[in-house]
Amino acid sequence: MNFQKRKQKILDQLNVSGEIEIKQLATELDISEITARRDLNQLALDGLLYRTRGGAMKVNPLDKPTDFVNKAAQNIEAKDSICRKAATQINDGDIIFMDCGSTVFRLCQFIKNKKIKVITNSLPVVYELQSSLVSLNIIGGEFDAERLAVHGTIAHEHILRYRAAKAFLGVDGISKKGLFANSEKEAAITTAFAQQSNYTYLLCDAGKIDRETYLNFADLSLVNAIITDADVNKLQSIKEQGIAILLVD
Amino acid sequence: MNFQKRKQKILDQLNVSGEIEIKQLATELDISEITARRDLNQLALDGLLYRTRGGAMKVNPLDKPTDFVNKAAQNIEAKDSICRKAATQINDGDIIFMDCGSTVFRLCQFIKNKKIKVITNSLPVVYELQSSLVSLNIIGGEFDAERLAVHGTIAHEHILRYRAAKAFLGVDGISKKGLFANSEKEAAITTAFAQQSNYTYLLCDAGKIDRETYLNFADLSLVNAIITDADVNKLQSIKEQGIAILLVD
DNA sequence: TCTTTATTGATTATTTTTGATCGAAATTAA
DNA sequence: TTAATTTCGATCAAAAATAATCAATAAAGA
Repeated sequence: MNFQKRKQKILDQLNVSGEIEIKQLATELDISEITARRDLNQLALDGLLYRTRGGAMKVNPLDKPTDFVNKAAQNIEAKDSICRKAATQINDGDIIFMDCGSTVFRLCQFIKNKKIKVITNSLPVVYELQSSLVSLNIIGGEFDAERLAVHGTIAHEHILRYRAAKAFLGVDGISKKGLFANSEKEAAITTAFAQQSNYTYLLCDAGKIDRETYLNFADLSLVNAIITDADVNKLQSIKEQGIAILLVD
Repeated sequence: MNFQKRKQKILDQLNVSGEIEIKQLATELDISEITARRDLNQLALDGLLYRTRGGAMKVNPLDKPTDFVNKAAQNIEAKDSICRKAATQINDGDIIFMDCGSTVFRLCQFIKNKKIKVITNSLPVVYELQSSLVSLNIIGGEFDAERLAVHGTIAHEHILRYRAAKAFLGVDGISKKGLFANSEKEAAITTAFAQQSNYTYLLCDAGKIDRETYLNFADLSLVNAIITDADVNKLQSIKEQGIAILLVD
């Protein structure tokens, strides 16, 4: 049992139980206490654990589960059919914006083989398209670890320097009163993308319709079309305001 | 049983069990221990495994095997010790630049638990630090799928809007004539990072010293310090130009 | 065929790792 | 507060792994 293997075991246990003791470590790995101590010290030097008297503790107590992926996992079928429809609106040569919504993310799989340019602030979108035919452009700025996307002033300014034919965006809610978001940062990005594109598509599954959350950040006129799987009756009030409705097949 | 066949067997076993021991290898393949050792050393040079005392381990058992990491895997031990040294130069509260070099990438593991801000144009760095204590800032612009990093005019402008205490950068070569790169895009980014930081560290393993590749893009004075595992004698001409030399422990 | 080159193994010296001991420092108990 | 206990780090010696050197063998080319 060499140092590298022990190091792994130590970090494994720390990840599970959060702490470790010298004596227990020495018995478990069948090494002397001084060696156990040396191991912990070395790992502490690299900042991989926090050395305590008689043992060690985990440094980073909580690892964020990428709740984005979880969120993205909800209602996949509906989202996929929305995105399939959205993909028909995209032609080779297009330059498009994609924001960091979970529905928009599902669009990636349908455009991988298109010769287009995608401008996005979403890290998952970048990963998904990184080795595809799509040419990528990343919005820079502060990275929001919770949303896995770039936000902030610099990001906003950065978007204003680009111009795209189409934007594919998500929101947290939509009603005849307009568009709703859960955060101001996200709302600012969505607005910027919409303003800088010639035609803006809103991708929203049935659950988003008539849902009015925290922030009413824009009028319906910000977008040109809505792609949705919702019942056409529920969309009447939106349609009346001159927004095109694209229903999934 | 020639080297090629042994190499295959070694890598096979590593893929299955994740580790291998010299003694076991020698018995199993009916070769002497020194030959087994030589095999492992050679494979480690190519970055195909991580040499440990008494055996070897799979390259990055914890990390995802992206193409990039494989490239980064060359000379891991040297790069890791360089980065361990580099990490000692970083304190909580620091704002630092990190570019898209493969050595710089290895720095991530040593700074995951530091409370710092990292500004980078490298996607692997973002990926690695995305769920750490580090606060991230992404340089925006055109995404270069080959280097998995952001480059171009916008990226360059974006960097100029930031200011950091320290920059940790890589190059393709360094000699008394200055710094060398394999592409103009990369050179521009490196230069920008260096100019916008108060103190610039160059991380370069021994192979980079006195290597003069395609583009001589900057004078040595662009950087303040070099962190390297190279022999001190080879660094004399660099030291004479007033660059600080930090040798690995 | 002979020569050259590369590979392998044996031997030895060096380096690294490990464990034991002991005094110092920190923690706990009185 | 002091005393007892535990943990710690420094030092040193033993053990293991390694690198360096050289000779033997195998392979390749002239």
